[in-house]
Amino acid sequence: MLVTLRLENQLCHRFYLLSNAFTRAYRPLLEELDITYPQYVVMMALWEKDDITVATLLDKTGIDGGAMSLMLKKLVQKDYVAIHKDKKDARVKVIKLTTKGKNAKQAAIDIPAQMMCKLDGFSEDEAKQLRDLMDKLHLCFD
Amino acid sequence: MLVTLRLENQLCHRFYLLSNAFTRAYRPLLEELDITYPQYVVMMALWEKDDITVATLLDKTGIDGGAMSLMLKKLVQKDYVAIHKDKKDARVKVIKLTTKGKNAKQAAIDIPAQMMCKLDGFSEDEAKQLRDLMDKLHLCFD
DNA sequence: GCGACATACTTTGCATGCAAAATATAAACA
DNA sequence: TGTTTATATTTTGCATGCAAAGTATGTCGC
Repeated sequence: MLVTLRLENQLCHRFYLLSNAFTRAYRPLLEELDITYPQYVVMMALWEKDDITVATLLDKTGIDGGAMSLMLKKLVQKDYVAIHKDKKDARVKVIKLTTKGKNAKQAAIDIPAQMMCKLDGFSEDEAKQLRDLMDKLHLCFD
Repeated sequence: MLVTLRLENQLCHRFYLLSNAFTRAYRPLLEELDITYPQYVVMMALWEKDDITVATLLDKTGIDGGAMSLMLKKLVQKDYVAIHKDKKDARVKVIKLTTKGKNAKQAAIDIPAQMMCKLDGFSEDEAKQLRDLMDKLHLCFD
């Protein structure tokens, strides 16, 4: 199996390009909510289930711990979330959506469909193949 | 076609996770060269063909222009590249590999194979499917 | 109950990525 | 030629991502 140094042959560069492309593509869709793509990931995780610890949020989102600390502060400033201390364990912080944070889900509900529109020409079947392959690849990184 | 807000259903989040995972996985392989993953992308592009303009390099790598300016300065500091002014057009800068930069290719030649080793369990066939699907998806972002 | 070790988060320093503004220089055009 | 417009690259301000160090608090074992 030939493995060359050519950029064109590498999976990593494609991930690099597409990950950045998604972040840029989301920006206009998230402008109304005044949040960045990583912040949107945090909000999605919380819309699925809030009242969770920082550690759980890190686990679900795969976001860097240091970045999460800052992002949560900003989401508090924007009044999307509130940070509470766990009564049983003083080390633990629990993140909850505020009323504004919960309501924001309605404003965001159409975002996935809008993104799909941008991906015109990419079928649902292909998307599923891609998801499956990426999930398998992801298992290699542990 | 149902499109939900769940993190688990989104392609974008998988790209986010895998792109970051690759960057982390490359770090130890690039330690010897003392470069970051984006810098490695620049070097790969130059190993394929150097003596090219900044604009061409931006086009081949898909790296942000602002970041490229800083990265090239750092690669100059590391004595991997040299920046020359184009004689015909004073706006243009041409990037060339230094002797050290050219020689570094030999030290890097095994990196792709080492990365493939980390991806144990992911077949060449699956990698090709993934590349093809990603290339198709990339066409949606223009 | 105290000290060593483990956890949960936060902070820090460096390197991008993004968008927009700023520079410098060319090319086009009246 | 002087002016407008386009192009090439850099700079700037903000938001991560990464690794490592730091802080505070729990838990364990003797």
